[in-house]
Amino acid sequence: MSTDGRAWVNESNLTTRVTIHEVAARVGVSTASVSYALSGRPGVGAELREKVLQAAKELGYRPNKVAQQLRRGKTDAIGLLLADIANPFYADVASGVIGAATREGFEVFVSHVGVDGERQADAAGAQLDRNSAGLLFTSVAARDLPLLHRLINGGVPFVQLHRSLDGVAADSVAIDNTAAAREIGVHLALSGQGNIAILGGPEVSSVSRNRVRGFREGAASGKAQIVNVEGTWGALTRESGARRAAELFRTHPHVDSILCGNDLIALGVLDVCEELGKTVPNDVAVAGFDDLSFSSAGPLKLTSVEVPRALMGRRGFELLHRRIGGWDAPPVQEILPHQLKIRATTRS
Amino acid sequence: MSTDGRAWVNESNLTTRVTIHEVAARVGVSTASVSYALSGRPGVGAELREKVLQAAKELGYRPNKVAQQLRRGKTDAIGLLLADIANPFYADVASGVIGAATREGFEVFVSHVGVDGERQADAAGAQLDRNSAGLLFTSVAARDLPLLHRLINGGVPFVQLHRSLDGVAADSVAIDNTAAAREIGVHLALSGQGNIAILGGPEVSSVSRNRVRGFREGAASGKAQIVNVEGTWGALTRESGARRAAELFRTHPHVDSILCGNDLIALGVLDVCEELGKTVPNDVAVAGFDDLSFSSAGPLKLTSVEVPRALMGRRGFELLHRRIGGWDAPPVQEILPHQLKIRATTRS
DNA sequence: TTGAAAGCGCTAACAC
DNA sequence: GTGTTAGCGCTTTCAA
Repeated sequence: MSTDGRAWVNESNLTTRVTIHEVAARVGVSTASVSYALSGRPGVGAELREKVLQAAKELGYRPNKVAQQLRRGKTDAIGLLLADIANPFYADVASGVIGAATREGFEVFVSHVGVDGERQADAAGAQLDRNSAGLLFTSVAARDLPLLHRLINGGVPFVQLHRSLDGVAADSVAIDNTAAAREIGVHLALSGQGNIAILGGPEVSSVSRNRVRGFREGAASGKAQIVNVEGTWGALTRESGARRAAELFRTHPHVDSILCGNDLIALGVLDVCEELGKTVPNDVAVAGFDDLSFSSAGPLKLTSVEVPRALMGRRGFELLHRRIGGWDAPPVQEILPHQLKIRATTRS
Repeated sequence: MSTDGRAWVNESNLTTRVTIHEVAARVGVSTASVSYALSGRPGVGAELREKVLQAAKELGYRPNKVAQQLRRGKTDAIGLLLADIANPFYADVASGVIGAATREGFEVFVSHVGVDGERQADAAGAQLDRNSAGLLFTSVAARDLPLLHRLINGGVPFVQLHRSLDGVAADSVAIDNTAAAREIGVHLALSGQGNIAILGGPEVSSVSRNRVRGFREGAASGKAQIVNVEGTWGALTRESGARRAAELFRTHPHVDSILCGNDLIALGVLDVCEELGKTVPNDVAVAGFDDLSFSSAGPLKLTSVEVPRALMGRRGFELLHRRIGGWDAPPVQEILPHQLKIRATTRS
C-alpha cells in the first residue's frame, strides 16, 4: 500500500473536494494529525492512523496539490521544452519522459520553444514561475548559454537531452553523433560512386554540427569527395530536404550519394528523386539519421542510424529526478548506444 | 503592452525570486496596492502605478503562480490526455493544443492514459488534484462514461477530441469518420477487383467503429464484397496491421484490396506485401486513414484520408478556453473537414 | 484612492 | 503521540 495519497482515493468523489479540515473534524483530531497520519510519518498511533485513513476514504479526501506545493515550495511537475511536439523525434523523446515521470508521480508540462528555440527563455521562465521542480531541454543553442548559467546559479535542476552546450556544468543525455555519422559516411564512401553531398541540419545545433563533422570524416576515409558546400546547413524538415535536393541535382548533376542530417530531410530527398525519376539507390543513394518509426517501412527501407529516443527521454527524467532529490554528484554526460541500419536506399 | 504579468519581466532574474512584499516595501506601499497596480485594476493612481511597475521591473518581480492559483482556486494549466504521445496522430493533435494554449498563456500537462485508456481515470484525477482548469480527452471509451458524467456534475470543463461518447453533454471536435470511410470504401469498390478486407482499429473506439461502418457502406456500393470477419478489429499499430495482414493473406488468398483503420495499420500491411512479394496496388490495393505526415512520401504514396489533426487540437483548446471562461452555450459538436487523398497504393 | 486583515489548504516547527 | 500555531505568497473584501 503506497502512502502517496492515492491509494485510498474515492473514485466517486473526483470533483466534490473535501479539505483536510473536514477529515480532521470527522475524526475529531487536529489537521496536523491528519496530515501526519496520511503522510505515513512514524510516531502516529496505529489507532489514530486507522481512523484517519478510514475517514479520508469515506469522505473521498484528495489533498489539494496546489496548496501542498505552495507550502512545500516545490512541485512535482517538470517542464519539457521542445521545438514542436509534431516532430516525431521529440514526440518519441517526450513519450519516454512522460512514461518515466508518471511512474514517479510527476506530471510533465510540454512547452513549444519554436523551431529556432526563440521562445526557450520565455518557456523556461514560465516553468519557473510555476515552481516546476526541474527542466528538460531538447534543443539548446548557443544563445541559451546565459539562461542555462542563470539556472545553475539559481539551483534549478535541468538536463540537456540530444543537444548540449559546451561549458555547461549540467547533466546531458545523447548519442555519439559524430561517431554514428562517421559510420554512415564510411558506409557510403565504400559503397557509393564517390560524389557525396551532405544535407545537414541547422548549424546552431550541436547535434547537426557533430553529424556533419562525422559525415565528412567518414566520407574522407574512402576515395569519395564531398561535392557540395552550399546547402550543407538547413532546417531538419522534409520541405528543406526537398528544396535543397532539387537545388543540388541542378548544380551537381553527378552527385550519387546524399547524407542527410535526419530522416525528415531524407524523406524530402526521396520525394525529389521520385519526381525526377532518379532510382534509389542506383542513381543516388540516400541515408537518413534517427531511424524514425516509419523509416523501416516496406516501401521505404531508409538507411539510417537508430537513436534510442524514448530511452533518451527516460534517462533524462531519471537524472533530473535524482537532481531534484538533492543528488549532487558531478554532472553526468551520458552517451546512449546507436546502431547503423543499412537498408534499401543505399548499396551495401 | 499586456498586463499579464510578463511584459515587465526582468530576464536577468529568473531564479532569484522576489515576493510582492519586497516590491511593496521598495515603493513604500501595501502589497494590496502592488497587486492592484500590477493587475491593471482601474482606480489606481497613475503615479503609484508607475512607481510600482518601475520597482517590479527593477527587482525582477515575477508573481508566484502557485500562490496565485491557491488564492484564486483556479490554475491556467490544462490537461491533455492521450494514449501515448509517440503515436504521431496524437502528437499532431498535441501540437495544435500546445500552440493555441501558449498563445493564451496556458500551460499544457500531457498525460499518458495507456493504449486501452486504462489510466484515464487516474490521469484525470491527477489533473483535478492540481486544479487544472480543464481537460482535453482524445481517446474516450465506454468505460469512461461515469468519469465524464462526474466531471459534468462537478462543473469541470472538458472537450472530447477525435473520439466521443454518446449521451455526454460536452463539447467535441472530430471529423465525420463514417462519411470519410464511405468515400474511401467507394473508391476501392469502384477500382478494385472486388475482394475487400477491412483491418480496423479497436471496437471500443467510436472512431474505429464509424470508420468500419463507413468502409462497409462504401464497399457495398459497388459489386465488391467484404471477405473477412475475423481480424476486423485490432490495435491501431503497424505490428497489428502486419500480423493481421499475414493472417489475412493466408486465409483469404484472393483478397485484392485492404481498407485500414489508420495509416499505421496500412504500414504494417505494406511491410507484409513487401515480404511476400505482392505488388501494390496491382496485386493488392491498400488504403490508410489519417494521412500522417510520412504517408505522402515519394516511395510510399499511401492513399489515405487527410484529418486536420493540429486544427482539431487548436479548436479543442479554443472551445475549452471558452468554457473555462464561463461560456455556457449548449454543447457543441464540431465537425472538421476531411479530404480523400488518392495516391499510388490504390488504383484510380 | 489606498491600507489592514483575512484566508486559499496545507505542512512543519515547536510545544505539550 | 497529539495539538497549537504560524505561515507559504498572493488576492480581495472591507474599511478608511
